[in-house]
Amino acid sequence: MRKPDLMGKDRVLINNNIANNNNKNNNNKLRKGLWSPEEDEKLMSYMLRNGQGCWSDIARNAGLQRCGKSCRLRWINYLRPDLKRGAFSPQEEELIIHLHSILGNRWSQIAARLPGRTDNEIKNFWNSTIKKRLKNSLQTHSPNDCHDSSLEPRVVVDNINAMGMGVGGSSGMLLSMHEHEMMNMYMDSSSSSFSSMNTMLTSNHLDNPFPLLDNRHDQMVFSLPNCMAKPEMTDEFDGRYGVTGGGNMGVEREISIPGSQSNSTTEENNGATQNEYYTIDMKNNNSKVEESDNIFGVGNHWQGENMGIGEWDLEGLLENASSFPFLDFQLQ
DNA sequence: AACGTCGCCAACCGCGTGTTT
DNA sequence: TAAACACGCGGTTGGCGACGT
Repeated sequence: MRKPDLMGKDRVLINNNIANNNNKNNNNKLRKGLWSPEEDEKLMSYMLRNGQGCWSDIARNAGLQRCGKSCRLRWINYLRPDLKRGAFSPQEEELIIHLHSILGNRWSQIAARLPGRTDNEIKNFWNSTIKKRLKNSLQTHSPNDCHDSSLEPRVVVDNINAMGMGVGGSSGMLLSMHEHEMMNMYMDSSSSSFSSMNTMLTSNHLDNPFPLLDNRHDQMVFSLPNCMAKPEMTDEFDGRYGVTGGGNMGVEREISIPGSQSNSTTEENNGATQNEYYTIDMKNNNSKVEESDNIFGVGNHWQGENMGIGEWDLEGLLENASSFPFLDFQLQ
């Protein structure tokens, strides 16, 4: 790709602060920019000889005028012997799409499940190739701004899990939504699926609001089973925040929370419309399950443990990735 | 041939978190 | 306990080659 720029003046950082911190005894010039073959060779041979350690020490001991951070990046993204070079296979591509639907932009976690691939590589691949491909795919099948729900494209989400919920759910659900909202959800590189979902579902879009969520206070609150069970969110939405029993379809729901009993209920509550809301703290990455009749009563009734998103049954889900239905864009 | 535009991707930056002093 | 340091992550930038005009 890019040829190393060996001597470009603008690529040599003279930064006394960094130099004072990282290179007290040596010179105070830290190179930036592309790595030369000589630098690669130095770092490679040092790493193979001594293994990983403190990166600033590595930078110094290997005789590199680089900061440790730069060395670490170069090693991880380029020099590591176990790296797989070359184009992504279709299988890898599918896996990336699938994992992204679960994990969002957590590239390092996605990379951890793709041997020989780096987070940077996957991130670049997603932002350039996959994103564009999905976009083209949707645009190809998109009628012009047609808001008749019977004519507009529908997106089949084979499983709630594919939407990053990490919750076992009914399969083959049909969600009717405008394509650009789906696009926002899956292609907003600046946000994870969660935040994209948040954006989409809290949108004040006049022609298709999804007022099922409350993202005030950096929280995302949603009634999973009810909103998801609705086959036609747009058409059936009753216009209020915190839709409750309206979506009662008797759908069994199961929320898997590590360290607690699996919570499986049905919507047959003798007429009661008590809902189980799932709350994600968008700022602190916390999630909880709460029961409330009033979705605005955020945080009133704690039912579940406070835990990070990463502590969901995500690992289990990912381990079973092979049985996971891929996100499937289909037209009907 | 010259110029402009676009896409890819290596590398940087800022921030959060964990560890050490 | 706080400060300093190291590491890792995700977002962003900018250079280069390819391609179009």
